[in-house]
Amino acid sequence: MTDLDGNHSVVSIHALERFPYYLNYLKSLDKENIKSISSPFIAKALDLNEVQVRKDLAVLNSGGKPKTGYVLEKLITDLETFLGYNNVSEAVLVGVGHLGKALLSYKGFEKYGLNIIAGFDINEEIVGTGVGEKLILPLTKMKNLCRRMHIHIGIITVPAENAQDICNLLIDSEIQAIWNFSPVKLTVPDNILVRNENMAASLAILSKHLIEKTHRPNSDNK
Amino acid sequence: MTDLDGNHSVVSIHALERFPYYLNYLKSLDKENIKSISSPFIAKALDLNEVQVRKDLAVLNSGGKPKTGYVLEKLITDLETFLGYNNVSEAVLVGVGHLGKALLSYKGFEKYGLNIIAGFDINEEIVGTGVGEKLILPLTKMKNLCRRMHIHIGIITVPAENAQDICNLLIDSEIQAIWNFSPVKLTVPDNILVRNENMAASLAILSKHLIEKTHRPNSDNK
DNA sequence: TAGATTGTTAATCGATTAACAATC
DNA sequence: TAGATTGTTAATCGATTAACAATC
Repeated sequence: MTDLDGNHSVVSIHALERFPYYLNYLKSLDKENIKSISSPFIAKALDLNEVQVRKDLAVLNSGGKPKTGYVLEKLITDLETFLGYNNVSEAVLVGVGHLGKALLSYKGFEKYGLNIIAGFDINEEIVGTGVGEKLILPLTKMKNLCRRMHIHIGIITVPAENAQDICNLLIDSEIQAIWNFSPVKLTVPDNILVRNENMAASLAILSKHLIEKTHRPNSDNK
Repeated sequence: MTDLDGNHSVVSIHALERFPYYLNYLKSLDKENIKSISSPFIAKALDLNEVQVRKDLAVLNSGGKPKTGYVLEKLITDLETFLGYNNVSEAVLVGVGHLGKALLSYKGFEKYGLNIIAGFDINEEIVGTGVGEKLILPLTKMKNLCRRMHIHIGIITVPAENAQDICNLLIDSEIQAIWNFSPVKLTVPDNILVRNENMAASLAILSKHLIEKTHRPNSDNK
């Protein structure tokens, strides 16, 4: 996997993965009119180590104070800025099957700063139709559109067999980051970031848990 | 997060996450009529360390041989068995919004051994209708149905505010594993496994990458 | 002030990788 | 046999956690 920024990024991927949980939790506190919060409190709520929380939050420079903790509102703003939710990024999606359609019509991405501007597919029967408010365009138009509109994110929801080809096409379209929903290890140049949404792994982990539970019944009932 | 099986599971989550990539790659080789494969070869293709590959595959007891490597077909079968793709697990999904609808209609889960049998929602307007071939039922019927049918997996696609309540309801319905698509750290008993599909984190990571690229242009162009 | 809390340095833990003997 | 490859033990690396001085 490509490193986040080559060298001096101080935030690990693991830390970055925790940030949305912090943000979501802090927002829920904000609704209850709480003004400040301490790291042990956050740690307790999210089942983390309090030092880890402080270390994570330290990168935001939100300046916690001994005795009182962090100012909730500042922490929320800083997290949103840091995570880039304030910048809107535009993306294209390739592969308008069931999953592709789902992501195209999902409104939830907007609040995280992602705007999918169109879907692309080779299937001529669906080209020209729309999903939600998003248009489905032929794959042949992708390169031109991405370059012209300076789109930087590509979402891959094609079958495994075609994933690498589509990936290459996206890179040729000057995409800089790829969100990959296929269970394929993509080969990309160093400067392209790939984030794998490994649903197959998730299912495997769930399934494994159930198998082990069935085979060794009651072994972990307290 | 709940440990996979409490104590003597030898496979780490990280290793488990790599398995779907092995499986997918090996299947692509199988199509090309290749009969056996070595760990250095797999490592090269998936950009991993060869020792890591051997260590991962060792848990399958597929018995690689010096000089020739592993028998491809056996490796594939063993991986599928290990990952539980041969067991079909049944699941219910709660929260039939855009994302929920998408997952309900997605056919891709079947080949990973997951069968979503129905969707549940509180919105009376959509209750009674269907998505794909899946029925949408009122939340009030969930507990009874899950218990009667011995459903073991619950998928959460409700908004963050409701995620914990739904989680509690699922546990009360005797669900044993939860696939959580909300950006919420769920609180569950030790024997319940939660797998978070952290889309918010993925977006944050993509976004962060783009921001850093913009701010320090050409710093990582080779 | 006394005590809670931060931020940082050092120790620990777990996972990855290197080294190597065994073996086909 | 010679060489490629496995499987395992030891070293390294990175992330988490514990210990603690600084501070409000």
